[in-house]
Amino acid sequence: MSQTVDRALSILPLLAEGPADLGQVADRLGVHKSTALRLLRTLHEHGMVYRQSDQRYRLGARLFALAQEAMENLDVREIAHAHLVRLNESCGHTVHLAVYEENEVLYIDKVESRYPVRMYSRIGKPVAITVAAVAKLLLADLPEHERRALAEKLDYPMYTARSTPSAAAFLQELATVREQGWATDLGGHEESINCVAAPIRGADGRVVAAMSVSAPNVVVTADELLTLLPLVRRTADTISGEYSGRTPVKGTSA
Amino acid sequence: MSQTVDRALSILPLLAEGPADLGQVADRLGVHKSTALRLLRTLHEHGMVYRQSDQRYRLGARLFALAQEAMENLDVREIAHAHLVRLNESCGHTVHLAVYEENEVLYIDKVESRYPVRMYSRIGKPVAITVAAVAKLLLADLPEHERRALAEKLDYPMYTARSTPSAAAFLQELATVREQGWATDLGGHEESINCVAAPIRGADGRVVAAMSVSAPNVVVTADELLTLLPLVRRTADTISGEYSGRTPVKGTSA
DNA sequence: AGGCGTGTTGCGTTATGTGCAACACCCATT
DNA sequence: AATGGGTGTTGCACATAACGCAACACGCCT
Repeated sequence: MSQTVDRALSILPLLAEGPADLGQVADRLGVHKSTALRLLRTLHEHGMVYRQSDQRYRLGARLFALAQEAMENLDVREIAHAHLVRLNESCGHTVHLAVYEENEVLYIDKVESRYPVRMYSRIGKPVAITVAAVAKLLLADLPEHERRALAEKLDYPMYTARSTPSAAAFLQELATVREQGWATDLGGHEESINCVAAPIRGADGRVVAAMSVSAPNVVVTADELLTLLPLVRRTADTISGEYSGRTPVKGTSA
Repeated sequence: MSQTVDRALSILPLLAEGPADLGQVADRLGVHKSTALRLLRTLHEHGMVYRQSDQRYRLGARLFALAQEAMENLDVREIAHAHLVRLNESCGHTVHLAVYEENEVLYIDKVESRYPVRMYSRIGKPVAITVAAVAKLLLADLPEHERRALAEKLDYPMYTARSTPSAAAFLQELATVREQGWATDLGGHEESINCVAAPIRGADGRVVAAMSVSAPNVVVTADELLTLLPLVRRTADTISGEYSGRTPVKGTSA
């Protein structure tokens, strides 16, 4: 829509791959060096881009700060956090909170396992959408057509033998999940890791977030993990209640 | 420099404060609604901005992903992490890793205290630059003129009675820190919290990051915390060694 | 010294972004 | 139902503001 902004923003993912100098940026954008320079300068002024000592450009600090601030303003997160911590204290495993946004599912909070073996995941990181338990819950609640369209568009990487293999299988799984009101991922992302998840709903019943408990086989078996399901669901319901009870909108004045 | 990009980027911090609708954005930018709309659309296409169900705009998922990716590409962080965890395991307190960038100091990694009382801080959040122990180390290593210029430009908020009160006092403190090769913050940010910190250096001796151990008075006294100094310094030195041995690129100046 | 590879600047051209005004829409209110 | 104020959206004529160029400045290597 806006060519200049479009180009400027295209620089960011490019720099996310690693530092680059002016020439490289200009080339990959397909513009003149002088143009790239002006764009980079503007990005720099806003702190989105940083110039390291060797003159190459990196993503800048403001980016972190922005992501940070945005995250803290998510009200589901704020409400849920204390409950996630409590759940972690009572079961000891890693607890995640995730939301759906624009064809992606991403973690917005995480409480680390107390066991030495930890899962790799990071707040802000997009989730393996076709297999994660939280993703299933979030997608299962999408309107029919949107869900179907998305399912067709996705890739179905076989992380393990138990990964969801196809759109058809995925839609089937989503139907089950929607009906039962909870979801699992039993070794579908990493062979030895299992998760159980439950949905958090807003006042209108729509799923606004999902939470999960994850643990590796070496700590508890899948069956043992499933015994936590009632606790997870109860926690999710508590959060739902608190979330929908509260004033849904925040202050609009500035 | 580039007006359009400048305006577009100005939208982001604005949205970081909370969701806003088209009119609000246009007003605060001082542009016509149609202009704001085009900018927002471009931001949207790049996933930097998300349109929630009530039509208001929020910061988008790509922003998190970018911040995430950028963070993971910081090689100091990658190298340091395991050591930070180990230090945390041996002393139990909160461990931070911070870098300096463009007049700001920010945390890029954190390992939580094992004690129930935890500090408030977050990865990506800018640090209280005039009092934090890690900030002192990072600023102490700046070239003379830059350090002086920055010190003059800063505010010196009195978080507590022990906060650094003025540029002069700050520069004095930085001189001490530079000489001794480590730093503390004894209740300068929050009355009851103390920190000890040590620098991480690149191959050329320049300080590239700083790490600290923090604990509240209720857990250990300042004196007890100081007994950890040798351990902290040793850890920092180990990281320095690994960092400068490894990366063949970077820091070829001087 | 020379030459190459950077990043940087000023400038004329025109594509590009702009504000306007009219339109479409939703929802409260009467 | 009809009205009216509040949104977000579109098309267009105009001139601003972004573009590429070509020349320059600087550091680095031979």
